[in-house]
Amino acid sequence: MTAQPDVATADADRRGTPPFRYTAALASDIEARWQDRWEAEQTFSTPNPEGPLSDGETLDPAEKYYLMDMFPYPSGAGLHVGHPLGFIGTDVLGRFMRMTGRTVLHTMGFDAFGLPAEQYAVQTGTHPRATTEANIERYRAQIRRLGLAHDKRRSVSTTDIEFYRWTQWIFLQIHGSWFDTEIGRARPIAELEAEFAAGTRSLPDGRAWSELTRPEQDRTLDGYRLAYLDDAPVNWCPALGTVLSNEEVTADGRSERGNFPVFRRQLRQWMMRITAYADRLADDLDGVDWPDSVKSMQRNWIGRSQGASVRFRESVSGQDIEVFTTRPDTLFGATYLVLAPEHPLVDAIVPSAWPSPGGEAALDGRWTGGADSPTAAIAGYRSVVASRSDLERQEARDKTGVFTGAWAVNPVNGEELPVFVADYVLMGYGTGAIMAVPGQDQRDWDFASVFGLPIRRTVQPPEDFDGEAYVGAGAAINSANSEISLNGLGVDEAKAAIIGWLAGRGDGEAVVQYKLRDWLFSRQRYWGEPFPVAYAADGESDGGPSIPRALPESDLPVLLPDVDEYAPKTFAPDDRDSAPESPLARATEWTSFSEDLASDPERAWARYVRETNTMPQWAGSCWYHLRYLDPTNTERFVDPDVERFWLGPRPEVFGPDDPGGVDLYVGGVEHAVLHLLYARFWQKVLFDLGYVSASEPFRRLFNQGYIQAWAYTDSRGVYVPAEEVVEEPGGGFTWNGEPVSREYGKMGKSLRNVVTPDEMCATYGADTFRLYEMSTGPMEASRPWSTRDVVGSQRFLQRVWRLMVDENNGSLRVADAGEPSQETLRLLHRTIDGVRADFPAMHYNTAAAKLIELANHLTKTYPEGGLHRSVAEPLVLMLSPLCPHLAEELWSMLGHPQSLAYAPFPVADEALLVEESVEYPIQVNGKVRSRITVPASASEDEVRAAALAEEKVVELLEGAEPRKVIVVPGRLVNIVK
RNA sequence: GCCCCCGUAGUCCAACCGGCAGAGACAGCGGAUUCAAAAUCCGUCCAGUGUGGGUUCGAAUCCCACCGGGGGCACCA
Repeated sequence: MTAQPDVATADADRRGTPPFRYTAALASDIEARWQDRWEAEQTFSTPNPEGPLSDGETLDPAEKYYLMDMFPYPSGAGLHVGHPLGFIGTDVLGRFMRMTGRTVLHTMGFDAFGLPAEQYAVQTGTHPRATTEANIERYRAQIRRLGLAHDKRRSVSTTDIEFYRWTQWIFLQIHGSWFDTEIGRARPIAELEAEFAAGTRSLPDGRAWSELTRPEQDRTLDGYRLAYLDDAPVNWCPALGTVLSNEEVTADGRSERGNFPVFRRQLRQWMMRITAYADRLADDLDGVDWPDSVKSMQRNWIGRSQGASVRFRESVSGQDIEVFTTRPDTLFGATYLVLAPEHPLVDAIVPSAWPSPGGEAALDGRWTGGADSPTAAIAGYRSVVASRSDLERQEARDKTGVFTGAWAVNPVNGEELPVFVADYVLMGYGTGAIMAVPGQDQRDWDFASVFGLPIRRTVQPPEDFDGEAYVGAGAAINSANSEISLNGLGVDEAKAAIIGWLAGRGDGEAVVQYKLRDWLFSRQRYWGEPFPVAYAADGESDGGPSIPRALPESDLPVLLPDVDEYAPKTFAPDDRDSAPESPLARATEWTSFSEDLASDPERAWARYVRETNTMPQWAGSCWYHLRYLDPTNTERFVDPDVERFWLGPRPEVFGPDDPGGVDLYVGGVEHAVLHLLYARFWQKVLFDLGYVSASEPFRRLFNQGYIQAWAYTDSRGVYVPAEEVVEEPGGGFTWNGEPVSREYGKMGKSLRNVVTPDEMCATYGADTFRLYEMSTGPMEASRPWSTRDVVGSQRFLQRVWRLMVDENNGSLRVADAGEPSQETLRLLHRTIDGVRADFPAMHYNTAAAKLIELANHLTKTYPEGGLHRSVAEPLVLMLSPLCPHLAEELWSMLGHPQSLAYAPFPVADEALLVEESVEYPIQVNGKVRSRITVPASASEDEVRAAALAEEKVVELLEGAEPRKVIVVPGRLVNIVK
């Protein structure tokens, strides 16, 4: 095969370049042909060990490699040059792995449910499916143009009916399970029901199972399920018309998408009991090969803290106030209690009148807020708190609060402590109540200062300590009663001692708290997976809240109905009292149906109404790594043997605690908490239920960097097209002669700095674009895009092409006879040795540099052509992961009819890596003063002798004996005078 | 405020376990080619590693402090 002259000649006529130069036109021609051929020959179809995707060959599990990118959301804007960075990186690795004998599974699907298509539907009436599928087609074309070696048979979209059918099925499994805290894993809910029925497990209220009515039984079981309905405080976003998960709300209380206000509201919503897995999600991070930053973000989000629960008895009402503290060792320093304003116990303990002045000192005006009664004070304070947004509450760190009029007894010393409400205590964490120890907690110190409360140190600060609250380590002081003394103990010892004492009296116990909340799993949207759930149309027989009934598997998939109006009802962004209304609720034909639900024999062929919420966008991405493995399976979401082959633990390679999972998962760090935490949770449920063998979805995670870009604004602050901006010789930038200012950030339409891979492929070809992206830095580094630098990669590929192909007639310039020089051979093998290490480490920038170095050497060595085949072929093979089309073309021209995709990657000849002689720099007192060249075989003593005999060294030593001579073999000699 | 990551030529980046600061690319400069230009090719200049200490025979690399940039968390008891 030779290059196609027609394209090249046309190019030559126009540009005056040789007809067979490696130009964008020639590259595009080569690339299109190889992309067609790979597709026609199914070059990158990866066999399964069995099933429909098997090719009948036996696969060696030791050689499998499952490589995955975080799949994209197919937006209407298409890809810009930043998006494919990770995709190309994984492709290079996959291609290298294939050439070293690995069976590589690599494909790409689409995370295709989501808001933009729905919002577009709201504006235009276009069905979200139409928009989504058009966008996916666009993405597929863009990705194909890059020459990525994907198994296209395995590509799935979360919106495919055959995909979301199994998303619904997994939901049913989660709904049909409960978490057995005794063994720390999920079990089928039927086993719990059987234990209740048999009496082997007692009900929380002590009644017998048979005494319960059917609705009572169902509600009891629902209280255990991993997917459950709850009237819980949720994040309600009126502007979006939907509720959001905690993870989707920013720290300043707004929606991550759209930045709208979010309000806390009590609403009945689907929840996932991810908190049951808090410990395993935290502990199992030790067993995965992930970046420390992501692990720490997840640990932080789970927020496990060890502490104690302590009960303080309220003096008048006799109510126990339970507080959570991580510092039970400071209990003797507690001088007041604080309840969150929303704490349910507040109303129970508030007396009708302020405590009589006879018994107490006259109440401080700061305590009462000037109110006549505690009830009025609390009502007043609550309304102030409620009127403040989360953001205001967060910004104003001044401590506010009010005395409840109640007093509670400290169990360690019988002291009566005043009980306050204050908004610095959050209802959502711990018990919503704290014991305040101003001496050891700065927040309590601040509050105590405002309200004139006593401060007592119970940990001895260092002598030079001049701060307020002391939170460091130290010996306990002022901490003793008639039964126990903590004085002199360190913090940890004191904690253990006091917890033991409290537990013995029944006043407290050790407790673990988590910041992690259950996952809010329903959204009031159209474009999402419908829940496979329905409710009795005529309500429950006991008149209680509706009981959700899982639909049988035979009802799956529950298809999204067509609707006239895609939008949920939205409201003014600050309309906190509005209530969600899902678009599916209006599809009355769809919502109402009759069925014989086996789960409820009393209601055969009753009328039901469907759940009208849909699942959040995260659902599909929780398990797509499983569907890639077995995308055509109609019986199961994944075949167990196929799953075990690709994802199963491999203790022989990764150690006895290997959880299994995808061998390498590459994506941006923005998914550190949301997607990765949810996917781990689903994986663990499926693992517990025995459907998968891997207890973690992603054994190794790698965060690629981002490609960012310069953007320019004119004097009015308006963005100007970045590609038209010119850099002035004296510094500064102008657009149409006007000075503009430069800023650095994301690539985006609004910043007018988007560069697309399509443009780059048209101007330079896909191989040049790939090489450029890979050579500008290591995979993990973020870096700026610079179109003008791309030409460097193209020049290199032109040199490689010119080394092997005559630019004037397209003929091969490679010599079959003769031998390359020793120098060339040594460089070749050094290059092989280097890139063999660089590719698997994803150091593509240094691999490219080594290949460029080799090509530059060869260009000088063979100015008239005649490059030896024994050098040309390894060079082509080494280049192929980065620039597969060009490499395939050259490989073919070199006489190989087969694709090089599975050709063996060159192996370095060790003998050629050893130099015959070594040049040693000689340092005197750490400064290089001279050099010697000795045979590589020289011993350390011989090197030392040669160094000391060197002319300049003798001169510098002036006859003195050196104090020390350090010889670093192969490196240098350092002489200390 | 706390935690994590990163600071090397004009720019993007190399430098393995502490051992000659430079592999590669862009830009710049000089040259070849050209009527000229573009394209291409050849050659070449450029920093002592953010700052200050310390350890060491020797520090970009290890330790401490500070400065700058990026990210995460944040009234979580």
